[in-house]
Amino acid sequence: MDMDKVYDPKAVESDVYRRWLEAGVFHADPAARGKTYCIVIPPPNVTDKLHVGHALNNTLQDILIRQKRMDGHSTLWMPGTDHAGIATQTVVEKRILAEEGRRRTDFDRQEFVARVQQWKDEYERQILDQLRSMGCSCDWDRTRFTMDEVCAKAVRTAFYRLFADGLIYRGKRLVNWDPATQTVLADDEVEHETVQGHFWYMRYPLVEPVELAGETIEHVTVATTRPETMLGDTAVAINPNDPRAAVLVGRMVRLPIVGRKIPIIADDLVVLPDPESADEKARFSTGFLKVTPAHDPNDWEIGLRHGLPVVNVFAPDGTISDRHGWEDADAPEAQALLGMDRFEAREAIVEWFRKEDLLEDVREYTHEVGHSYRSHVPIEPYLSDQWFIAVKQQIPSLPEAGLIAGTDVPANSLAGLALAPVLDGRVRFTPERYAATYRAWLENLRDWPISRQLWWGHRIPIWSCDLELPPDVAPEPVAGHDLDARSLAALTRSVGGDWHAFFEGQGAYHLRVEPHPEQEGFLRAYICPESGNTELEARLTEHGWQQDPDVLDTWFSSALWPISTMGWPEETELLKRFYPTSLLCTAREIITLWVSRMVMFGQYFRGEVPFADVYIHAMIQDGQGRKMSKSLGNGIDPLDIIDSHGADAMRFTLAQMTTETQDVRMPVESMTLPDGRQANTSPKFDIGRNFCNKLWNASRFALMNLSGAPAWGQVHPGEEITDRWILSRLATTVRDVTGSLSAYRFNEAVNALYRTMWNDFCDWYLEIAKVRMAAGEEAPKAVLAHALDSLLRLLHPVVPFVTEAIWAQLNSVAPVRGPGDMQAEPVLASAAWPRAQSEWIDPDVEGQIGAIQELISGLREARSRHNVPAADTVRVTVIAAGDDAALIERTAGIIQGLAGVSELKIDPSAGPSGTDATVVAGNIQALLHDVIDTEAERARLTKRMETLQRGIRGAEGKLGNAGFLGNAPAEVVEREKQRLAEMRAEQAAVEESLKSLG
RNA sequence: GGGCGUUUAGCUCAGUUGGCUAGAGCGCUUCCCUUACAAGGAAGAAGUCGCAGGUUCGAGUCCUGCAACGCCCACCA
Repeated sequence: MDMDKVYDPKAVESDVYRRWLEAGVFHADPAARGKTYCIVIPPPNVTDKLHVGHALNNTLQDILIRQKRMDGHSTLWMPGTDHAGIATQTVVEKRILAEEGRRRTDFDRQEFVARVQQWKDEYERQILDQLRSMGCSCDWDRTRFTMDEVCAKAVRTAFYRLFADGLIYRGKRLVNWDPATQTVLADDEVEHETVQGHFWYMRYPLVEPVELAGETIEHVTVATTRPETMLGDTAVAINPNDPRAAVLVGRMVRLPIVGRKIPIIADDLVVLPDPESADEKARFSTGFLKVTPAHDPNDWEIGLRHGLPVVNVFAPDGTISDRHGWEDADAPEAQALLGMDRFEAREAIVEWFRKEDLLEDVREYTHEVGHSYRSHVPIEPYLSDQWFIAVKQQIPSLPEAGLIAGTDVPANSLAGLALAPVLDGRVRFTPERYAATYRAWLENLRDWPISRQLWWGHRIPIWSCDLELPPDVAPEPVAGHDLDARSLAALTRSVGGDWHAFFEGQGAYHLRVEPHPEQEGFLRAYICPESGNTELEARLTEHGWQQDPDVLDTWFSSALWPISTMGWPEETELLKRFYPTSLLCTAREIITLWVSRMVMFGQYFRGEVPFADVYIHAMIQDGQGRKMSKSLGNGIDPLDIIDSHGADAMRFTLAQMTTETQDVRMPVESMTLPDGRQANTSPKFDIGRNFCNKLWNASRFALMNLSGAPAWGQVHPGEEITDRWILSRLATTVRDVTGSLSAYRFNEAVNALYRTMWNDFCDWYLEIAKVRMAAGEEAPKAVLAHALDSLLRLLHPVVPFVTEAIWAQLNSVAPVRGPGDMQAEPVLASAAWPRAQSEWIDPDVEGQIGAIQELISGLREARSRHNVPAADTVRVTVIAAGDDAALIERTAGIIQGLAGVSELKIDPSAGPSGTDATVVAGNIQALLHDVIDTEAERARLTKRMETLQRGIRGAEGKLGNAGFLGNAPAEVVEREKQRLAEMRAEQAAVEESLKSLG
């Protein structure tokens, strides 16, 4: 045996990991028989290295994978990384700007993408190394990246199918526009932040004054939080139930600054003013709403209902512009605003109204404003052409199935495909409450905008071409074609010949021809080839077709992750064997963004849910409950913890913290690393480190006593009571840990392991073994070897490195050990998970040893209280008869050894004398003779007496209560009776002791 | 505005269908470098379980209300 006194993770981790790789234990073989267990990793973003949240996420996955692997499953843990479109492009742009002073637009597209690729290569390598350092048992041979060739093919195929099914469309919509990164964001990518803002009350003059209730009205007053959008106003709306509506609707208002004449219209969306209302909007409302269809989602709806013109006054970067749909910006006041940033323009416009005496009021207003989750600037609702996925549209290739009960979601829509499995239990969330989040989101889902104005990502596989309408062909249907005769003629012209022949032999494609969104007299054709075909693409380009410049939303490829990593659309062995996967383990922030979309796509493309279970783990916060972040400097780098404490220590602590709450706190402190660097850590990791060290040393001790002679032989609970006890405890632990893990109760499993290893095995069994051996007994080798063997197996999923290292030592000392005479497996990672030996579980023995433990603790406590020096021994008389006496007799040596007792007498009729301390442990009482400190003893006994009297009164009250006797379960009543009896007996003993003290 | 979570010892947290004389680790106090481990051992102190009501023989646990903190969702009049 060769083990240092202190466990040194650095000395074993890399070596152990290499042994696992050499043994190939992580590699999944689709041909292997038996049950399967599969987890697909939530691919970390290549934006940055992993933080402690990733460490938690991957630790939990590894624990489950390792346990199932040992439990005889054919396991696959699929690793990989995510290109994280907008996030990665943003960090790379930032870095290039900081380091080289160049912007993205200073590069051509290819050149820029190459730079992002470099970043990706660097961080992908780091991330995968980090996962290995943590001990993750991924199948590295199958490592994927969301933009690698395999995934790209899946993306192309998926897009093609959605497009062919008519689920992808081009639409003009108000989208969430991020003016800083200049791209559209999905609803989920918008973060709502509370902003201290204002309501500005602005007067819009009527073109002609109006008589209203005997007064002459010259203007209407609108209230807005966004004065700058007034440049795009195309109406003022009033609620039809407003008493002023009858007179005002149909009148015209002259829009200040611009001079545009706009109508007053009636729409019930407008909130009626009411200063007393509980509704904040009613209190702030003037009853008049400025309508800006281009810059507000509500107004867009109103605009659609009333056929209002749409005037967009912003450039994509959020500055005021007359080049994106604003045609009447001729007034000098309007011209002066051009080029201003939106917030600058806000100030300028408010100032203008103030000067013109049109600003009626300004009031403070706190409200939620959407911000970009990337750039953190306020989102601009912005009108643009984007690609969308229709999520509530019925899918033509699926049978009509009606609406999902209680929703407006068609069962055969994408949203329906995602929603149904959670309702019917095919997908189960742990903790269950997250199913509600998931459901609510899908039930209110709007179409998914999937185009992003970025360069880093999967480019949208659509080529388009503007086609001039042929003057002499009517749009008549053509037999056997989706397209009409006019579209066909236009297409034929665009490719300079028969378009049919043009595509001949080019594989599947889908073509769509629509009226041109902007130009009269033109059509626009979109074509989506099934998969990459550079020849076809080149020919299209030759004929003036252009590939869409945008890329797909990152979540599009993420949604395919469970199938793309397994080689879909090919019908691979991997897919057949491991899909659907067993579990998805992730944080709650991406339940909607990611989990729901994987279910959606898994169902749609594969006809099956991607996973049966979804486990949502807690988010780690710092000691003050704040998110860990770079800007706060409160983040913890897993590699630093591995450096200072070891990977196992980190894993142990993280798993022990994992309860079903939504947040866990981790106090952050500074530490100095071995190499002198300062880094963040948490005192929590000491728990894990201490645990590993304890295990290491307990193993050292066991191995010392095992070496030199064979340990083999059938292990079975023999005569020796403490051997039987530890075997019973171990069997119980096997059962409990297996159960806890299968219910994802990580902290319960880890705590059970902790108690068994530290308290049962170290504090009691090993200490008892020392006493037994000191008394000349031979080391209980078979039991010792078996106990260590079981502990290592049980602990391996949580602390794989240290257990594997000890396993090798155990194998060299005791290669054959029970149960059975089997040669132990060479690698623990692929050894068998222990079976719970339920016949070894022995409540009687556990109760007896429990009583002995209680007695020993009592004796120690009395010694300590009476300041008996540690080296001194004491004389003890145990007052016990019958079974108790027999038990004491059997374990006398142990009691003497562990409590420092030189003489142990058993006398059922002994009573305390003035120099005795009394110890009570359940039914058993003991006297510690010749203790001097009578005052301390009297104080303690008096205090104890009070506690007992309170307890007895309580128990008597319960037992004297007919309701309790009548309603409580018999066993509870019985337990109460027993307790009362014990307390009374102790009370008598204490009384007698007090008397003897005089 | 809607929803969810949390509130238990100085700190971080357990406490699964109500039966609790409320637990653990850290920290604190005392003693011990006992030949596995001082990253250790033995022992101890420490809690009207956020507040107010209710249900029940019995409430940390269930119900109602309130408060504080945090998170998620929601189209910025």
